[in-house]
Amino acid sequence: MELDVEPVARESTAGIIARQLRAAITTGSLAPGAQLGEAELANQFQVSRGPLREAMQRLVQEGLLRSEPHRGLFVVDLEPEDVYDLYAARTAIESAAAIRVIRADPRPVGELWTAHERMTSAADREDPAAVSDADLEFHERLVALSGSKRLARMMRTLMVETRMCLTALQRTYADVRERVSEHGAIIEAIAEGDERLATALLERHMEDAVRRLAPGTSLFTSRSEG
Amino acid sequence: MELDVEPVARESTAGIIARQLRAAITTGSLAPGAQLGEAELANQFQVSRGPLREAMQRLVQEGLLRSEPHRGLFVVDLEPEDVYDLYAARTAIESAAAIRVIRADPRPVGELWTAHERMTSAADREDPAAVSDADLEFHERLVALSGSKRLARMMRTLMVETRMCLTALQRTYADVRERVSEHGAIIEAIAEGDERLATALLERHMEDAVRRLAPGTSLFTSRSEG
DNA sequence: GATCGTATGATTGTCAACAATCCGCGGGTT
DNA sequence: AACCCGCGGATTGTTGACAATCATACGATC
Repeated sequence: MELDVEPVARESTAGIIARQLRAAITTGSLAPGAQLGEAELANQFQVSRGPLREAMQRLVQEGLLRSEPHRGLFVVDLEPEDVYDLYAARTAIESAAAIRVIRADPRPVGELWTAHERMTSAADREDPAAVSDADLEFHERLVALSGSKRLARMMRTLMVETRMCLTALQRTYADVRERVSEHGAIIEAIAEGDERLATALLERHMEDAVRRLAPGTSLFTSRSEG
Repeated sequence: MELDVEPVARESTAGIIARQLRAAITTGSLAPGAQLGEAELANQFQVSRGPLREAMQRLVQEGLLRSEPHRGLFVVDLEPEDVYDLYAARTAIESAAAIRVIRADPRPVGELWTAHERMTSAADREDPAAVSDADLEFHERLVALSGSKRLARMMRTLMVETRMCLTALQRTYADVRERVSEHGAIIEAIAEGDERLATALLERHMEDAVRRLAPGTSLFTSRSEG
């Protein structure tokens, strides 16, 4: 009697609320710098302040919320400095993921191409929002395919912050065609097992993104300049 | 009137408790798989269950605790699979950190040599515990020097897990001299600005660590074998 | 008029009691 | 003997109330 079922009731209330808070931050309905009033939010979620506070502590740990004791919890606002820190962190995670994908046997590049096609078709439809979604979906998929729990967990937080950047700066960044082709090149490098090329392309891809978001600042600027 | 002071009372109760819990897990006084009884712990910390639960949620988010709703919170137990996932994640973070250190101007390698000397002297004294401490201290310092908030936050969690591995497997791993020289080579590569070499050495260093901890398993094994 | 002090309202932090769920044990049945 | 059922204790989840702290507005003083 070997049922392949997954445990029921596997998520705590704090986990559910945390997920929704994360979503609210992603969409921008909780804007950067905004304070999270406990009473109000508790009412919206229809729970008391206890579970809500537990959920918020999770986001504090993630770095999505900033705690000012006896004052309140606030959505972090991303300084220019954070933008490239964020993309540097993504470079670290995604490069490592790419390497793991390359070294897997067989290489699961199929799903990458699938995500890529979604992005291409969104670009053809000239649907900027869908392009951005497919874009991020691709990067998330890459990390998921690495099979690493830890990389995946870190990536989830970084994705929220990335979306924060995009909505905060009101840019579903431009140059659609360029980004599509960059993704394609990355997948090809992965498919061919060229670790050096894949990581180099990823790094360039990130630098381009930073340039598009915050002109002038670059990834890997020395701290003495920044 | 420009005082360079830091805000007072900057840490919440949940943060303090979380830090102590992390320490307890690090030292092994909270062993892998152990359940965290809320009543008992609350008594030890002399707080009520509320703040304690908030602190525990932080560790859940970190992946240091596993939540089974209505049953309790448990310290994660690291499966063999987790050991190399952990070291793969560390490779990702530390390689990225090394690159950032290399690209900084000036390259802050002094602190790395300092940490390295501490490890050397501990090795000369033949003090295994001190060697392990200095070892991890070196890796933590490397990431700190990268100047990346996000890499640093991720690293903190990974360090706790690393110590869990060491104490769980009762190994302050052997081959002291080899590890010391590996660190030295890494610092030299960083000092000379050789990114390829530095990351390659770091990766080999991690693979050696995994081999020492869990013989047979290797970093970057394909999922079809594992 | 500016600054300091104070009162007041609102919000966060903490707690202890209540509700819900789980675990273990004993009794009963087949 | 094996299994099911249900009860009691223990633990977790949730709640509302209370204490402490913070922000704001108002008035007093120099």
